[in-house]
This record gives sequence, structure tokens and C-alpha cells, in this order.
Amino acid sequence: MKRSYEYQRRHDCIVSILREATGKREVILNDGGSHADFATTQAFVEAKGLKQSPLQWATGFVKQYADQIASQAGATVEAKGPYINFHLDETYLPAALAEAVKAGYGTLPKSDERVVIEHTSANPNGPLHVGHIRNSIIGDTLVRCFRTTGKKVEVQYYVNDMGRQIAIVVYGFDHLDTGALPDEKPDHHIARVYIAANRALEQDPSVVDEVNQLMQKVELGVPDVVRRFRSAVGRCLEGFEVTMHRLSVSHDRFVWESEFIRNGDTDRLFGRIKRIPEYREDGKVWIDLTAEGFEKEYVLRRSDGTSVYAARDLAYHIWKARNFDRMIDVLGADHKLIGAQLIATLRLLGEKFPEIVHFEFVSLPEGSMSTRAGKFVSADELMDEVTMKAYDEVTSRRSDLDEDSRRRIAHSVAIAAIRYDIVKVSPEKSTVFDWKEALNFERQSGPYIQYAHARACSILEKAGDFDFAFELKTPHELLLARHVARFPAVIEDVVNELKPHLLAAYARELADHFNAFYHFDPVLQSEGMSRRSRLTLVLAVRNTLSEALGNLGIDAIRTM
RNA sequence: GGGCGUGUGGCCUAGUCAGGACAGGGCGUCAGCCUCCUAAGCUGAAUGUCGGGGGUUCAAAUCCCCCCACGCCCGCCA
Repeated sequence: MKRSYEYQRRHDCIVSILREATGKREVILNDGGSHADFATTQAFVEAKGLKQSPLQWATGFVKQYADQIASQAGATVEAKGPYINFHLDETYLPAALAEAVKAGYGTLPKSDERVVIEHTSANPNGPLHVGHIRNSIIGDTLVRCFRTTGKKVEVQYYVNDMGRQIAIVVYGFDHLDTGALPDEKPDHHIARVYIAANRALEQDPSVVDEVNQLMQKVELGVPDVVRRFRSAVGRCLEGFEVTMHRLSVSHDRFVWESEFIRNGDTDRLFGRIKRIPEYREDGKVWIDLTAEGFEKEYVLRRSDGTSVYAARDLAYHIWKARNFDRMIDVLGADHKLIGAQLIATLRLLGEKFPEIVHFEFVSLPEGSMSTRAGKFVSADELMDEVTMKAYDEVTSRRSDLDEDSRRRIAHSVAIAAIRYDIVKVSPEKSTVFDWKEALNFERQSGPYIQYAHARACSILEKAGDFDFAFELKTPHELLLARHVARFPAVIEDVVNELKPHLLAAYARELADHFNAFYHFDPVLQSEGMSRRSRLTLVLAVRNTLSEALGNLGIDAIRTM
């Protein structure tokens, strides 16, 4: 299990020594915080079984393993009472910094593992709003981190192009469309049509019949209806792509749900599913998942013979399972039940199943968002507002820059603010959208981290050429270098735990440490070995910040 | 009614899965810092029943039970 970076190598080495000492596979090795590089409370656990005091065990461990820990992990070990602390030796930080100054710090060698990550997949019935882009940003950050760890990633958008909501949109275009407004994006236009059609639906029951007929016709493949669905959905997706491109989010493939009807996959699924014992047919077709802990019938086909979303979703995942080693879906919390049912059914079929990252909802101060009711803050509107604010900020700070540069910086700053604001919160937390937070460019914001990076760039530019040196002395230098050394492990944590917010926290801490460092330890004014060491450290930090920002989908701008 | 998730100073949030050494940050408030590498910065101060109550443990924000509040889900919708 050889890994390529210094921090992890030493960490893993200590872990294996702890395993040897305890005879256990699961051992405790934590980050040592301010008092050590690593620490363990293993003594408490071991002492219990051996009728020793934790203190005795800790002391015994240190006595027996100190030499091995020194020679293999390059660390000294001490028992601080029952706590065991590990301090990495003086070769550690120079070795780690030598890695950090190289381009691509944190990346791992290419592997053949094929991963498909599905994210966003919003229904094409209106523009992406701040809830949808939580999905996009979590998904896109995962994509970037997976690619950094060498995985072959394909990013997919699953297009729900045959649902009731699209039928409503098509109905609206047939009867209620008044055309796009000047400069209106197609997705925003579709939202207006969708809202109007929903209003008609509420007022006139006969509209329901027409919508139902549209849905049946599209499943049967009636050419004219299929064409109208495709056209509406396609136009909405064009709008989405503009929005996502602006947010630095991209997909490799848009997979249309209706494909799984047209290509026969859904029919083949029904053929297979008949053979599992949980299959039920009583007019409708459904799966009995009570043994898996689901009370409700998991319906796959209506009694009128048409398939429901769940069936097409199963067909989609079976197709993904055939083509990829690992599947990751980023879905809203409203999909928890359907996601669990999907997984349960795939298991019954003996297929690979996806790992699902669920995120809780973003609501507005006045309540939950609704495309149908027209109650949402669109991603486009958000980016417009934040970009304007960013432009004002840049203009007031940097009147020396030309218009074009200020526009470019404002764009990067705005996207940084939005992406960071969203990705920093752990996905299981539901949030209320707050304009004040979105427009804040101070600490714990994307721009704050960009700023630290720009400062580092500025220092290096002024410094000119220098030779690397690795003599770190001050507390700020040491703290900063230790943090730099952890970066590759953070990327791995994000990928292993599917938690992009860990990277957001890391990048912010790195910026904090860097700010403290250059405030107290002058770089350009220092001389000799100290100056060269500090410049090397600044280079390592700049590189690490740049890599971290890149993985967060934020531009690492050199000036701002 | 059942399931899932969340509840951490006035507000937002990390830490909870793998229990341990003073619960980290930020916003806001107050007091300071631009003859000094970009003040989107830095320093200091005040502010906490970690929703409530039981329990397990040498040790609980973290594990178990009960309760409360909020969000989401429970369709032959997607």
C-alpha cells in the first residue's frame, strides 16, 4: 500500500507499527493538532483488556517501539501521560516541501479505474436555481478530486426528458407561448411557459387529459410528439450549459432518459426482473422490497403498460454498471427513498449499485423554492449580482487595472464566492439562501483564499530567481509547512469519504496559516538562508493553494 | 402515523461515522494596526446549559434510550 506522498507514507508507517503492537487491524491514529504531528489514545483501549493502567501501556509501547518508529517512520514518540504523541523528525518537512513545490502536487498516478459521476440532472422545466447548483458544485468538486487521484472519470447529466413536467412544458408551448423576451435565455423562457401551463392545469381539468395523452404518445414514440419533447428539452439544456459553463461546471455526456425506452433496455429490464422472487404483477408491475425494509410497493410499470421513472432509472444504472467500475450519483435529499429502493433492486438483480451522495435542501428565507410557483433565485441571477458586487470591489481596490482585467477578475471572484459559499457546508445540512453571505468576500470565502494565493504570487514575482532551501525555524513557518504537507491526504479523504467540504475547510486553513506567516515573518526583507527558505515555503504554499483552488473549481488568479 | 436528516455563543458553521488532552472558525459587536512583501489582510476583547432528559464509560458534542423543534420523503409523479 505504498502511497506517493511524505505525510501519508509516515502516517501509514506508524499505523502499521500500532497494528503490530496491538495485533489489531483497526487502530487509532489521529492528527496531533498543536501538540504533535500524530497522536493516539490506543493506550486506553489496550489497557482495559490487559488490566493495566493506560499510563503503563503507553510507557511500555514507547519503550518497545521507539527505535522502530524512529528508523521506519522517521518520528520520535513520547507518552504524555496515557496519550502517545508522535513527532516527525527534521527530514519530514523538507521532504514534504520538496514535493509541494512541484507542479501537480497532490495528484496521483493514472489508474484504470473507471468512475462515472452523475450530478445536477435537474428537470428541464426552468433555469437552474441555487438548490440545483448545490448539486452541481458538490458533484463537480468530486469530479475534480477524483481526477486528481488518477481516476478515469466520466461526468454524466441524466436528462429527464419524458416526465409529466416536460409534458406540461410541451402543452404550454402548444397553447400558451408568447415567445421569448428580448435577451431571455431559453431555460428562463421555459420556466415562464411552465408556470403558465401549471396555472392552466389548475383551472381546467381537461388540460390534465391532454398532458396525459402527451405522456403516452411520447412513450409510444409518436414522432411528432417526440420531436416536440426533444426540442423543448434541448432548448432548456442549452440554457443550462451556459449557466454551468459560467460556474466552471461541465459534463462529458448528457444521457437522455427516453433512450432507455427507445433502445429496448427498459423492456430487457422487465424480462430480467420477472425472474426474481420479489417480482409482483397485478395489473401494474412492482417489486416487493419489504424484506429489504421498504414498506411501499416499488412500482415499475403502470397498469396502462407505460413505464415509470424508476424503471428507466434502473435501466440507466444497469447500463452504467456495465461500462464503469464505480458509480457515484449526487442527488437531493428528496431522492433518498427512491435511491435506496434503486440500490436494493440492483442488488437483487446482482448488479453493481451506485454510491449516492445526498445533499439537503436550499430554501429561501420565505420558504422552499418551487419552479412551478416561480419561487426561486436562479443561478444566472445569483452570478449576475455577485459579479456586479465583485466588479465594484475590484474597481475600488485596483483602479490601476484596465477595464478588461477588472472584468476578468470580477468573474473569477464571483464564481469563487458562490462555489465556496456552497461547497464549504457539509451536504447533510439544509441551508437557507442568504444574499448577505453570498456577497461576502471576507474570511471563510472563496475570494479570501484567492487573495492569499495572489499575495503569494506577488511575493514570488518580486523575489526573482532563488535557490530552494528548507530551513524552517519560526512557529509560523513550521505550522504552515505542516499544513502544506497534509494536502494530498485531504484530497484522498475527499475521494474516500465523498466529502468535498473537507477540501474547502483545508484551503481556508491554509490561507489562514499563510496570512499569519507573512504577517509575522517578512520574506523579501529577510536574508540568506532564511530568505531562500521562506521563498521556498511561499512557492510551496502558492502551488498548494493553486491545486486546492483548482480542485474546488475556483480560478487561482495571480492578481486581484 | 412511519422513515431519513438536522439542532453547537445574537447569526452561520467545523468537529459526531472510528468517544479522549482547553468545543475550532467566520459574521456581527467592541478596541487597535496601512512611512512596512496588495487592509479581500492582521492583532486583541466579550459572548457557549454542544436542543432537553436519562443511560453506558476512567472519559460523551461524539455511543444507546426517551422527548422536543425544524427540513425532506412516504404517488400506477419525476
